[in-house]
Amino acid sequence: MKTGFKILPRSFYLRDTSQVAKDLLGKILVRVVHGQLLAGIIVETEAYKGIDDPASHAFKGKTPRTEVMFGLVGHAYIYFIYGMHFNLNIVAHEKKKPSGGVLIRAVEPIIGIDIMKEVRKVSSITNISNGPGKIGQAFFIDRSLYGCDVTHAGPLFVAQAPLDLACDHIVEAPRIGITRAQDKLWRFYYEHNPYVSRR
DNA sequence: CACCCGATTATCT
DNA sequence: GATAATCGGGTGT
Repeated sequence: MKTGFKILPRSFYLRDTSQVAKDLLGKILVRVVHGQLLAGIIVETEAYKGIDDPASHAFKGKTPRTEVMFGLVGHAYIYFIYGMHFNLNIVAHEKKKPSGGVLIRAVEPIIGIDIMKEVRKVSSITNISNGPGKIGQAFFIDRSLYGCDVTHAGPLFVAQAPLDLACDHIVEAPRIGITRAQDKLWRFYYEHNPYVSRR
């Protein structure tokens, strides 16, 4: 498949999970499904630091559910939550750490907007993917993508932005929806960005 | 705008 | 049996 995107290499994900979470802001999330191209700019992420982090699904060690979190970085960790939502993470951690991942919390839609509006049943572009469960629906994320390698062209990957968006100010805040380790400022998002969730 | 709550199921206790 | 890295619709201010 030829998409023209410059895909981020695996080495990008073999770094501190918080650093990767910050650096993923401004990058492009790309999904190819049903012969359609869907893409958006990542504008909000959260870092989950595996066995070092009580809020991480990997905190209590490897289970069938969290298996990919302990595998090679640059793969998708997808989980089903609240009986209805699929959330997307990308495995990322330092070489010396066994696990860790970045939750993709919000995306600014750029390609396939009409399709995503339709599947989401919304009219406002800012309501398409401003939340992890909404991304799951808009980007057709499901179990079939569990463990998907996002460092190669395929059904799901992450690419470098065509323009430098690094000038936007990044806010560091407590993570959303967790009960433990609420003191950690491991949620990252672009300040004043209308596509960020819970503003 | 704030708060409350139901939906719906995998996972763990 | 309880909880969960959520969302959307309802009610009240």
